[in-house]
Amino acid sequence: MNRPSYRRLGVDERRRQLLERGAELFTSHPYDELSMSKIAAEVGISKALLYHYFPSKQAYFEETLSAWAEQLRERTEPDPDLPPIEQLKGSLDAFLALVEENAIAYKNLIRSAAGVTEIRELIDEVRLKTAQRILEALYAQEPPPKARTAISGWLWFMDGACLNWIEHRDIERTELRDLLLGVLMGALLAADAVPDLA
Amino acid sequence: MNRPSYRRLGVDERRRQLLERGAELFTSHPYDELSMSKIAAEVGISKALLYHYFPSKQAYFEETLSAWAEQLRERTEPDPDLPPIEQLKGSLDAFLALVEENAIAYKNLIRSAAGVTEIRELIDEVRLKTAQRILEALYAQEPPPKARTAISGWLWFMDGACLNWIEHRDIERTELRDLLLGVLMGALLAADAVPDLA
DNA sequence: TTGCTTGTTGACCGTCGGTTGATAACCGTA
DNA sequence: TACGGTTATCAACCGACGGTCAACAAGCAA
Repeated sequence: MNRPSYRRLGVDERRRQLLERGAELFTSHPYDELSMSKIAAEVGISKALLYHYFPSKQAYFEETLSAWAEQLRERTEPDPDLPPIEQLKGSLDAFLALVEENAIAYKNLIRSAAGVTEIRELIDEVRLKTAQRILEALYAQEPPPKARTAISGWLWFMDGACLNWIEHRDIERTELRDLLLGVLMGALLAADAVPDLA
Repeated sequence: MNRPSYRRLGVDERRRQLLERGAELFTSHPYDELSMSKIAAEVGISKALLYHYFPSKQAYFEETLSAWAEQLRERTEPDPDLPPIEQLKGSLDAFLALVEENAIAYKNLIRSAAGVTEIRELIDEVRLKTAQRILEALYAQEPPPKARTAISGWLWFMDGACLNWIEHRDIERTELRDLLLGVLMGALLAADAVPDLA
């Protein structure tokens, strides 16, 4: 008689669909311009169902981007057999490639997603871990305050430069990579904290 | 008979009060944690009156900070009689002093910046103008792309380093200033774009 | 056909930024 | 002292947000 008024999917299938569509939407629109209602409408379900599968908008966002984060972690993992400088160079290349591939997503991420406390903490954590990775590679012991400040600033430099790069697209990726490397060295030099690299 | 249920102030007086209290509130709390209702309650008026004096929350916020912005502009205005390097040094000193004096406000500003569109645009504009000012001082013509990217990144570096500085407070202001100067030079060097300064 | 499981929904809540028409405080005047 | 006009002020409202909940119905097993 009556056709069903909605299609009933298995939990796994629905979940997969929501993560997939969510990734598409969240990477192509700023976080705060996407309401849960809009997402639900876009997918063709009710908002309540979204909240049945994810406890909050933030959590949904996080899960949605977890695949992306995993890729970031993997691809920027340095080759331990190489000398420190080369490790850094490789990681930077990988990072910039990822940014270039996902320019819009990166832009939206930096520009808007960080405003949500939990997400910002996530990004801060990535930055902090990256800083630690670099500092550990460069120093045996506790790094001096100026070096720590310099590295912290440099990571911000990276985001700023990447945004500018994406915006204008008038320099090569390798140029940007060398710029970033050079600035890092310059920063450590200016911090009177150039470690032994040779 | 009946005591008046509210006090009626002159436009100028009320306006001054709202700007004053607004400045206090906006510099001591993150932007998105302050609702217009809360502000109104805090001041002891209705929300509608707030909107009678200011067209929007953003505009209110901006006007509230305009005195601060004016101070920033004035105090960082370089002395044109000095050589470029000294101009920059002076501006940096002034900027860092201002940040140190208003550490909490600065922190709130930068932190809310990521997520709140209005603030982000405000800061982006300041960044852009500052970058232009620096580039104009350094180059006669249109700056090369790499230099532009480097400057843009450096401004982000500054914010990141300032936040780290405020957070830890374990280096001197002059040290940070020299670090920033050194990094700027390093960045321009890495961008193959060191201008004539001597 | 019935009944059970559970995926799914419409209606609701409090709060947000923002709007509007009525109200009442204050001042000039008589 | 009373009154009338100006306008500073407010209560009530709006649509949209993130989030919640009891109830419905799709699909399978009997």
